[in-house]
Amino acid sequence: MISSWFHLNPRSGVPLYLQLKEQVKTAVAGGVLKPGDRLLPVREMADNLSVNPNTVARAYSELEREGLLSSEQGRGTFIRAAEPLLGEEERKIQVQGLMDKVLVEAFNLRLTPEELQLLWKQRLQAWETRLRGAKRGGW
Amino acid sequence: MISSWFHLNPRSGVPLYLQLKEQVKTAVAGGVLKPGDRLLPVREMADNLSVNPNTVARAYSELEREGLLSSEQGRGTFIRAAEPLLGEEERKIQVQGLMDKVLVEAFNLRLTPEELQLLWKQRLQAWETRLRGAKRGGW
DNA sequence: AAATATGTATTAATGTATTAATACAATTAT
DNA sequence: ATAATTGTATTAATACATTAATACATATTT
Repeated sequence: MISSWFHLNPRSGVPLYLQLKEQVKTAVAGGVLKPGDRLLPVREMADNLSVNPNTVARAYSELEREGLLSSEQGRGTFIRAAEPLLGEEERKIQVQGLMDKVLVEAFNLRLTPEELQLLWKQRLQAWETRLRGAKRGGW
Repeated sequence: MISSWFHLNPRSGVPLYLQLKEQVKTAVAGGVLKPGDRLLPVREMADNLSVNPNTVARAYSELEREGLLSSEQGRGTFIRAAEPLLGEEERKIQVQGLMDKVLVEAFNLRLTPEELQLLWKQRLQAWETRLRGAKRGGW
């Protein structure tokens, strides 16, 4: 059962709906959840995670607004297969903004460009590996 | 006057103290502010930004806790020159975490590893260029 | 020594975010 | 058709974050 991979920590300081959002996003980005896959119904997921159904509903609806999920009343909630909502250029700008934040943090931590470059290479490779594994149904 | 580069937007949704923190961090990472440089006193900075002195004090003290600034009662607040608070390994782990968040977002935006790699290269180069400029007193 | 400049601490006012309780709407299954 | 399943909307309770008001402590300057 897919949902059992999610678990929330009510004392982490991070809002429950955000924890769920991030876990879904990570699962999709990592290929654990694939386009067309169905998520548990809000109530079932809520039971599963021991939270109020609205908390799950909020996570789902925000992810839908972001283009990751597609919810249909009466039918269920699914991983969206269609094209991203944002255009190519906007998406790149968004990612660049995130990268710049990483760079600011990294330079303030006194990492050198060389160290940074090495770390990046490693992380990117780790994800590529994971993605290849997921395509073969690794999980 | 250094502080005039900062300006806050009270209606942006982002807390004032966070806006200031980020701007200081960006200035330091970009070489605009260098170790030993003095920031405006809390009251003066507050006047300048039209916020309560406590708001500035909070930004300063959090940045001090993070190792970026050094505040001394009666003397002022300065860009810290000493070694980072965290050890090499911890700093790398922190940066890796940030990189992973970028990767999750990017893959969910359907960027390919190749596109990602290109963007990264561009952003890193942009920062390296800026840093070289700052060392020659470019601003 | 006194005055000034500066960072720090305490408390309170206010707004916002988070979560929950509950009812509603649409689709599907019987 | 009816019941069951599922997502959606509204409202409210609560907690937390943000900012401000004010007083205090330490260093520097005169």
